[in-house]
Amino acid sequence: MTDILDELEWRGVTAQTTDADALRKAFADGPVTVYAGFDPTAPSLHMGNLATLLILTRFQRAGNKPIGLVGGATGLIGDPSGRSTERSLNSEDIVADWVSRIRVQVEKFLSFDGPHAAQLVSNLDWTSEMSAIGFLRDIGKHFPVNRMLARESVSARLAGEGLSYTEFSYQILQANDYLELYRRHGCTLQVGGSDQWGNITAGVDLIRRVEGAHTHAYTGKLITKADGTKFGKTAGGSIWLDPELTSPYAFYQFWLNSDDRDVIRFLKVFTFLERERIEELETAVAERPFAREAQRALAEELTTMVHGADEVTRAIDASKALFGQGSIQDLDAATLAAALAEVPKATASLGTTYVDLLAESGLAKSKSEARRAIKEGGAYLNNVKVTDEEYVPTSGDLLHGRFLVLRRGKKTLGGVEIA
RNA sequence: GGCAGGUUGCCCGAGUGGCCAAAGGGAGCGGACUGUAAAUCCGUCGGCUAAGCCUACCCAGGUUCGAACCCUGGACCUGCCA
Repeated sequence: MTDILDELEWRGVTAQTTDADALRKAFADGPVTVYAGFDPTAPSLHMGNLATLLILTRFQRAGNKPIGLVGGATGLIGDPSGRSTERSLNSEDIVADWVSRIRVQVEKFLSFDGPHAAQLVSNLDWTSEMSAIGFLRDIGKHFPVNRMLARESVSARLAGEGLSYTEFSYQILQANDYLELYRRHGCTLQVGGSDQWGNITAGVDLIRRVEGAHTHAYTGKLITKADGTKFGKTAGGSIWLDPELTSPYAFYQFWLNSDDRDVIRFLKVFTFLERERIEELETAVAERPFAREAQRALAEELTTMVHGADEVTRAIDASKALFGQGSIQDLDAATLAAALAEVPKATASLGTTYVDLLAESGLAKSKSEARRAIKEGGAYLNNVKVTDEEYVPTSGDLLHGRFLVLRRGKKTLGGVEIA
């Protein structure tokens, strides 16, 4: 088995670690218990979380014991890292709901069998029962305020609009999590995104002070895009793991549309494809970029990993159907219905204007925008350009008696089912 | 605490009584070109029952035939002095 740290290095995943030699030795000496935490700041994990989660998975595959921590407690407090403004607090009910949803997502990426079985914990378990006095005496005493102030996440905020005592305390809670996991499970490595470095090392420091033990920190690089825009977002918003928030089709399309300059890096970071295969794809990008083999592999691998093989087949079939060369009229009813299920859809009655359909399906934000789309020649009905702003689809336009395929521009598709 | 300046559309930023739904840039969107890529060029970019109407230039009042622009009060931000 190749060394996991070398592997991560080759994949371009590693941002920073504590003493690399000590860490390497720890891995050589046997299974390391490693944890990564995910705060419920939304109902679902996003692509940044996925990158971290995959690092944890890679550590497990390399023979170590992973712990997935869901931040039932820290999610109630709010991490100031990487944010210029104070978070607004979410209600306990909402956070509890998000915790349960995120648990399920984390679970999918870890194996709970065998000698390196994963565990799933919530920091609410030990944080909620902590008393204020206990917290201040047992934990707080080990945190020099000058050190806390010096951390990037805090100093950046102090230079700006400041932060509440609540968020200021966040690093203590996360440090305490690490300490708890060290005590309960012998956890000696914490993994996180590069913005978590300060919080992780706060834990390393705490464990050293309290237990006199040496533990490790590992952070993964922030994923960037060659065009400089933020990774993990599209015009429609963030890409989520939850299929309710980002359909498998949209998820597949997101990766399929990766820039040539990014696709190899993404393959390394987000897939388990082996080195030879990725190098093969790298050659493919260089020699026949138009074939987009790397993009296809990336989209297929990830959609399989996140949504399963069935969903991949559906996403690919839908993509082929909707983007295919053949006439859309030739698609059989089942394929068409399946394809449209993957795409934003509206239900309407016959007699609704095309403009209203575009707006209702969400392909245009307003009727004005819908009219503009027609004027600009970027609006299609069943893959035929619509030029009449007043057009009202008739029964003759219906596919299989009930469907209409709307398209905005080259690749934004929507469906209408006539009720 | 004193003095000066600022707050404009998704973001940056011009405008200082009518010609302002508001210059310019960025993002976004559409088109050409392509490979459902990038770059480039062109167009577009508040809403609507659409040659008209409505909403909009921090908030609330006021002056005026007419206000983003003038006046009064308020909120927030910035620089200088202390």
